[in-house]
Amino acid sequence: MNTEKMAKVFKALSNPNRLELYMQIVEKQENCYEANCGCLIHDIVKSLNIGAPTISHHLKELSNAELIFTERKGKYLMARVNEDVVNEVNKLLKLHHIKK
Amino acid sequence: MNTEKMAKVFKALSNPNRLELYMQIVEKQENCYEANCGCLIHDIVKSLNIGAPTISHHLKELSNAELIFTERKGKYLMARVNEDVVNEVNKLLKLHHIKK
DNA sequence: TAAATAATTCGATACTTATCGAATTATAAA
DNA sequence: TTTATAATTCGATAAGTATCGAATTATTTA
Repeated sequence: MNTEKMAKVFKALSNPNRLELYMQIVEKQENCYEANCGCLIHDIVKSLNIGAPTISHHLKELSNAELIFTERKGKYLMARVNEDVVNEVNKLLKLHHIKK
Repeated sequence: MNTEKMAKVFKALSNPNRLELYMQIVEKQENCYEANCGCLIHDIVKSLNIGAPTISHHLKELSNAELIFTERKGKYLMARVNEDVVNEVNKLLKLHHIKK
């Protein structure tokens, strides 16, 4: 992944509310052990104190950065983390000279 | 580290030129095996095609996010990575349910 | 001390964006 | 088919910011 694209990923995580949204999607997904398990956006909306239009906007930003996938499940929207991108970010940020 | 602060870190990495700057600081530091080794900013300025005022601005952003420390060495400015913060970012981004 | 180099500060500009309310669309429930 | 709920789109606004050139400060070198 090139610098330009990586910067987009970081930008997607650079707003506190959007980061919180992303982390809740991660958390919901981690606490679920079924295959293809995702996170229903509606459950999150209530816990963040920003309006639905803003949530929608933030979700699009996360999608554009390819940090998440979204899929409509009837009345609801489901989000899943794009694990490949997260792993790439981790790789880039890792400091190699540190022995931990 | 709370969400607010973490978002500031991501914001600091969200501009392509600033990310490139940060990565060069990391790289210089990783290729040096002396203790307290850092990176001379002047060497980087030439390789990025943005002006000195902008570099100065970006360095301050990285410092404010505590991603780097800077120290004046006579005529030059030296930068070092704040390893603690980078490690915290890595911890937050890690996906725990993935067995790799 | 005078000239040169590295970096910062300042002021301005063009661009982006987080957020909202209102209106609209999509789907489900009555 | 009407009503209710979830989500999106639209238009507007306020705030932030990347970048520059010019001027300034800090430090070294001649």
